[in-house]
This record gives sequence, structure tokens and C-alpha cells, in this order.
Amino acid sequence: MTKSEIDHLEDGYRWRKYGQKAVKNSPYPRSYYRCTSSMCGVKKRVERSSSDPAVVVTTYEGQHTHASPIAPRGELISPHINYSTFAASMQATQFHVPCRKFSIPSYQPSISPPPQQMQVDEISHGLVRDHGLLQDLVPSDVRN
DNA sequence: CGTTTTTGACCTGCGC
DNA sequence: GCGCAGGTCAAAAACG
Repeated sequence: MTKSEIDHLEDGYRWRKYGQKAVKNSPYPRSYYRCTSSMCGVKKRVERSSSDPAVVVTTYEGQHTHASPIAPRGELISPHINYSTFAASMQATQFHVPCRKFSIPSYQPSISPPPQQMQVDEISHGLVRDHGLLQDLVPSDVRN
């Protein structure tokens, strides 16, 4: 899950929207994205929280088998750690958060300092406005 | 002109 | 079998 005020979270990949449906739980529609790469059929479902319009729930399906088409900097994915790793990490993280407002703080667009174990409590009320470049959000060695 | 977004229709699984 | 809900397709529009 990523807190963002915008729907189009640039996580380092190109997404093509292929559908949009309205969910009954939330008054907001749910968007379906797909990776533009033909090889990897990674899908992404972006849903907006009903209670917090500023929170979008991004659900990843599948794993990218290719590097980012728009590598921001040299922070490419290591051959041994893919986005699937961080995806699993963040999924594991959300389990730790039962129902509270979960949010992942972004990093400075300039560099990517090694994100330590961030407390959800602090970031909950200390939100940042940056986009969530997920690749840098999750430390390589998350709680495991 | 090629790619992406939009949007309604269509398909499928499930419960009754 | 029917209706509902969720997921996908595809044609046209929009955008660079």
C-alpha cells in the first residue's frame, strides 16, 4: 500500500490502464493497469480508500521480469532482488498494520539514503508529499 | 502517426 | 437460470 494523492504513482514502470470499475465498498472507482512490456504480464490494481481519499491502495499482481524501462538513476534492480522482493516485503508489511492508516514515506528524489526500519506511527502523521518510488522505499533486507 | 486513456460492453465465477 | 460483482476487451478519442 502506498499513500499518495495521485493515482498515477510512478514506481519505475510504464503502466497502461485497461479498465476501470466502480467498487461497492468505496465511492471511488478502481483502476486496472498493466505493464506495457509484453513479456511480463504484471498487473496493478489501484484502488482509493473510501475513508481516506488521499490514500490509494496499489495491489501488484505478478512480477516484472525486466528492468525498469525508465530507470531513474543507477538504482537499477539488482539481479538478485527484483520488485517482487519489495512487493513481498510491502505485502508482509501491511500485515503488520491491521486497519490503521498505513503509509510509506517517500524518499528524497535526489538520492536514496538507506531507509532504516521506519515506524509506521511516525510516518502516519508525518506524511510526505513525494511520489512513492517503491523501489527505494523498501530496504533490501526487510524484516524477514 | 503511434501510444495511451476513456468508457461501455462483454465474460466469468458465485450465490440464490 | 438469473442477477450481481469483479475483471477484461476493444473502439474511439485524446495526447505527444
